[in-house]
Amino acid sequence: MLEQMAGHLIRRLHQRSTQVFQSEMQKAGFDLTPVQFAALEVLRTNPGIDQASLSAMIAYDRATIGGVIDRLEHKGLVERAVSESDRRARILNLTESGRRVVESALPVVRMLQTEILSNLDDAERKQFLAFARQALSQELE
Amino acid sequence: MLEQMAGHLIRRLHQRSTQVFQSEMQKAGFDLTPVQFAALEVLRTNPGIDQASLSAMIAYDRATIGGVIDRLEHKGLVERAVSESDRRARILNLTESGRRVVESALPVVRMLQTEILSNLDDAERKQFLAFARQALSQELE
DNA sequence: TACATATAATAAGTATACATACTTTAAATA
DNA sequence: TATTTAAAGTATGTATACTTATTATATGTA
Repeated sequence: MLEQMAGHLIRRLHQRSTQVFQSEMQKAGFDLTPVQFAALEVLRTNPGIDQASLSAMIAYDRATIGGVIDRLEHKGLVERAVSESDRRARILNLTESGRRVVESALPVVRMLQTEILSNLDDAERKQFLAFARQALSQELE
Repeated sequence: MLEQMAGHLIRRLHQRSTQVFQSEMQKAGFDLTPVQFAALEVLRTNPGIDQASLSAMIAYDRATIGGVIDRLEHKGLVERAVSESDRRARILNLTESGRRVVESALPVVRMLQTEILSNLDDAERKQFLAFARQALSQELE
């Protein structure tokens, strides 16, 4: 019954995805959640953006990102500064440690993506991901 | 970059899934989260199970289910009683109100499943869900 | 039967996730 | 320029989600 429902299957996939992420990352010696990694990776390629831009880019709301950045700042991976041009905004940048961590984590994160869908072969996985992107075409725009 | 990653796409799908669920259910006049509905639906077809069995059936850990049942009990949809045969266990049953709510919510929940994947046509959606089940074959068994 | 082990549930702690309200600051406009 | 409106971030509250520890109760075994 539930097993037939898209919502249930998607939730189970998400659950598997985060479990694989956590266990593979821990195995590789990293203490990062999926959101924390996503934030660091976006800051690596977009240094100096503010929290609102970051949350738009990875599709989290502002309140959630505020907490994520709190924890990354506390770990010494991100620095937060009041914007000169807009004193409401907080400008974000990786610290040196933050840069080292994302750069070394990136290959591990790339690897673990196929592990999430390890029951699909290469062609099936590509097809599945193409369907996923199509399902999200509005959101990903 | 992130958009290429399975984990990111799956998270976005999950996000869309819960958003569609919340908005469609609210539109239909129901105040139920996806987990709460899943719990009620399993209790409808498996009355009298305990919390551990329920959490195994919908793949949540016991701690999470404890809180979910708290809220359903508070809404008057579920009753919790100490098991006669095992006094550690809590036997769960729908109340009359709980039964009415699941039964009337079920068609709405069925409908909204296709809305979650509305950018896929029927054949694509079937194929996508088949891949999802295959990806989860170990977990679902 | 006594003891070790295992299980059901709860408690406590961390981290998403989102809605709503509030404060501060910018931008638009009358 | 004064006022309205909007945007950035924080605070608060609710609901997952999971980990580890604790308590109560069963069960397996010496």
